[in-house]
Amino acid sequence: MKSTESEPSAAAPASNELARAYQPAEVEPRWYRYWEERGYFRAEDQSDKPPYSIILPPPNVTGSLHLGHALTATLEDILIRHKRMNGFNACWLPGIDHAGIATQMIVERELKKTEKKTRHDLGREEFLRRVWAWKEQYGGRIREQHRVLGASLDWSRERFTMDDASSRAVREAFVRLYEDGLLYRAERLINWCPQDATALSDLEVDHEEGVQGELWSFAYPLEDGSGEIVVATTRPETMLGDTAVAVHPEDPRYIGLIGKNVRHPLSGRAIPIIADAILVDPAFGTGAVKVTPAHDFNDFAVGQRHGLPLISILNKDATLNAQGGEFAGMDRFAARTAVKEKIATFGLDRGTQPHKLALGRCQRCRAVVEPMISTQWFVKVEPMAKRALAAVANGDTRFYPESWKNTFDRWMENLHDWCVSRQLWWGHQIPAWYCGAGHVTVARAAPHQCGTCGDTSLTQDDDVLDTWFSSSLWPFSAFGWPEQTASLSSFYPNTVMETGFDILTFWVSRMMMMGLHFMGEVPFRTVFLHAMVRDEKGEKMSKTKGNVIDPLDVTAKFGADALRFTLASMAAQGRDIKLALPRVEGNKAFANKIWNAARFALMHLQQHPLDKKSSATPSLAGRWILSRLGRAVTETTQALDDFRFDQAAMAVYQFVWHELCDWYIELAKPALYGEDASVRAAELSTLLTVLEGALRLLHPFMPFVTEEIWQRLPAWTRRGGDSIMIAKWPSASDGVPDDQAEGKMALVMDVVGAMRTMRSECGIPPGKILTGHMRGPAELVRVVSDLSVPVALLSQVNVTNQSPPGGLVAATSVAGVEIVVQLEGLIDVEAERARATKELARIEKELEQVQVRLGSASFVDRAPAEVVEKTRANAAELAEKRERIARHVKRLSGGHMENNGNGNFGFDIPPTAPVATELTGVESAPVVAEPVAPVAEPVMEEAPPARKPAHKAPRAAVKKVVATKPAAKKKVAKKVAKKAAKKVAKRPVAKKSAAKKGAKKSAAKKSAKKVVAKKKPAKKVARKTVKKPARRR
RNA sequence: AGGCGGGUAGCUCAGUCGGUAGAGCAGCGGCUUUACACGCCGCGGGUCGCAGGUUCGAGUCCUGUCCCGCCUACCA
Repeated sequence: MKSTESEPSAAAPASNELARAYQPAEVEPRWYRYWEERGYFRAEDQSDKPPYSIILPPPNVTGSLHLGHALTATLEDILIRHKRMNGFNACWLPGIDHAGIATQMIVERELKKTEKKTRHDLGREEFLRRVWAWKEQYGGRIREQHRVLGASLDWSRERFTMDDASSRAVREAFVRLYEDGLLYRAERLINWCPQDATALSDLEVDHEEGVQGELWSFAYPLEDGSGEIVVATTRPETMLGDTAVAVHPEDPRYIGLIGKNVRHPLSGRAIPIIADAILVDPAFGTGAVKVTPAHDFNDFAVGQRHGLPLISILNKDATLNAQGGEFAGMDRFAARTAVKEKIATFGLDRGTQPHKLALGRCQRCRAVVEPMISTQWFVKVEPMAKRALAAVANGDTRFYPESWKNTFDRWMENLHDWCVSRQLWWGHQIPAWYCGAGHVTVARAAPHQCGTCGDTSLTQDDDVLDTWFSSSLWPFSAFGWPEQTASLSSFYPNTVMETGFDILTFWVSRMMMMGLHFMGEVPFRTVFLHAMVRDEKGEKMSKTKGNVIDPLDVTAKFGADALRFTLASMAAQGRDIKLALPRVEGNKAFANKIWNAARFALMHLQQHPLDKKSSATPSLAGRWILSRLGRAVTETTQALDDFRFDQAAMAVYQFVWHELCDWYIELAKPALYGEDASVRAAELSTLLTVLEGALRLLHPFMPFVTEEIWQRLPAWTRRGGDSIMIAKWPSASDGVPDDQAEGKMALVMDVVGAMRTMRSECGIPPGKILTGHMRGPAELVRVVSDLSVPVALLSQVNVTNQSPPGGLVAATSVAGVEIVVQLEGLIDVEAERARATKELARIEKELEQVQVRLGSASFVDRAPAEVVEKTRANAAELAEKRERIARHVKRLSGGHMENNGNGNFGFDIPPTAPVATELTGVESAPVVAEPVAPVAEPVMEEAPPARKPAHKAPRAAVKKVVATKPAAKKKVAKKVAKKAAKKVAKRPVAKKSAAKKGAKKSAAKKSAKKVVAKKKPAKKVARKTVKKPARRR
């Protein structure tokens, strides 16, 4: 557009013409480069601006963008862009996680495939070199993918969890925890993955429910030969490690056996029969349990209680060790069968039965996890967990949605010590050294001698730390800890931690503990946990199911803006996000919508250049849309502050589409296309102003299309800014609250809506311009007639206050204004009579209900006066309505339909002198409204009764207006009527019928009627009534 | 088994303080209206899982119950 004053920006397309439809693929890549090159993503280490920090949950280096990442990136980018525009020193720190097991597995797999080697063939050093090489080559795809989404991450701060600084932080943390007595090495029963040959934390074990297995029973013969005791197990092979048989201390069947021994049929060992009330449920199985402390967590606890020996029967690859005797060397599953067969040969098999069990599987490789006795490093969590709980309890960190606090609390209250050592190569090697005597020396750097005995031949612990260990330090290590950096003091505690609820336990809880321990302060003020993204059927996306949606496919097809907006608008709290592509498509249409609104504005600007904001008072529509903008800003801002992304997105959507586009632009057209230059300039000025504000409001959600348009706006609307992403977040002052304009517009919208309904339902051809005759209090009439041209444009009905014609007319009334339209010859009298008769019946029924309520002393006495008053007003209105319709029906039935001037639907409309020519178009003089005989309508004060605008207009604002306008009272009552009618209709007495259906909607919602077109089926006819404007709450 | 979340229009979901349910999509009808057919206008569609209770009034609060999902712990 030549009229824009701005320099063509670097990122602007060569052409100034806007494509007829928005093309995200053409636009999006340009702007990301522009922003990044100009450094808009960068946060300052020190700033006068208040800090606002979020660390991106570091994606695995092996990862590529899935919808969970896309959701995370979208929500965090919305927060960050919002706060950045709002004057914060917004820091969004990207990072990548080394993902120990996952990465090592991938490289090992590749090694096997391409070179047929294992990591052991290469040796540790060479293998790690390969992993780093792999990391350099492939790890980081996700970085580019975040750019596609428009994520405004401060790439200058990007970190990797195994970079030097991170390694320093990990060593520092490890040493300090050790020194503080919060880290120890011990032999414990841990989860072991035989496939990956490493220990796992409790959290890394997935429990697969309902696996079909079998419960096998066998007999242990008593040592003294006096009998046997039958036990049941799902793991026969572990009997080789049995060191007791447990029964319930009060079980009469076994009470005499407690203290006796059984003879192990395979090993020949004597095994005690012990009593344990915790382990044994006498009602289950035989009531006797074999106890294998070295291979079962419950049994381990029993062993501790009773001082039982531990007999480990498995090697690290889950084959049986020497303790397995004749089964040594067999795989655990082969041994299972073999043991059963062997026992059977002794005649001790007591049968099997099908049994469902839960299997612990390795989160990474799905192998069945084996509880094993092993020496590992553990973090003692209890003291830290207590601090974390206290910090949450006193509000230092708050959870959104709040309910996650409970989950957090219960988790923290039941934490076991955290096994942090892993038998892997890829990761932070544990900074512990052992001397020949087995003493441990823990140090930040390789020590020269043993801290205990001075031995100089030291070897470092082979193991590495759990990946989550380094992640737990991320909120401060990513900002340079243990160095006291400026960014650390600026951005710690982080303002918000935003992540999926599934890693609350893995990550959030551990960051809380570590942050409090090392920084003395919570790691973040707020935790917002988002839901999981699922497919449209609610199924978890997985490669095996083949229902994975690749976000990049979506952005390629619909644009990143559309995907972002969809994710945000579906991110309602406490619910899974079921992503359906049609929704994304719909939001692409939304981008296109605002694009075209901009095209419209820029087209007019090109034709009539405007170099500064008009100083003229905006039109009524202009004042209205400015007021609505202000409300949209307030609503959106509040929603974002509450992490209600869905509400925020919908508030913007509603404003842009249904208010700005559907109403304001239409209402502005007469002025914009008109001949009056000053009127035109004022309207265009308003349009551009509102559009610019709307773009800023939408920007965090749809950064690309908003920037593209914004850059094309004239400099005076943008205050000369270089990018919308660093423009000021709109405030309420961007819109001018104007209750009066809103009230008047509500009336106009109602009138237009009523006319549209009438026209549509009477089947009046759209091209045919009708003349609507208004009647009502002068001020009300004037509001509409002043806008008669736009009203005509919106509804194709000219509005005059001429004398209503005689003959058959349709009439509708809204907000105290009645509009009568001549329909002689256009409709079917008989059909209208039938419809009106039904309507009359409905209203009478409705009125009856309300009167019953009012007749109840308990209601009148106990309900608030206000409610009672509303109900009374409603009753009065219903009564009035009933009279009108009754008269209308009477006339329709009476055959006095000739031009007697009274066939007008029961409205006694006195003839008034024609005071204006019929409006026929743009050049018509405004109608001067002539007050007519006052009906029982309230006189308008500030504004006419607000109501829900004919369609889709926001309710919130309307509600407010209502609350302050006495004139609204009567209308408010209608809502009560509507509800009452609904209730009536719901009663089982009234079976579904056309009449009842009609009653639900029309009697309640509609205050006036209109005539129906002929040839409509009766049932349908029954529902046709003019929309009652009184919908509001 | 315990904990948490959910069950509202055909679908996906809102619904704040208890005042008598509403968006998007889908559907139906109409529209070559000069920003947009990725559009415009109109319309239909609900026993708010079920049963009780509290209340003048319940989608909303209480009790019970049935389904679905997740988390945690699991019966060897």
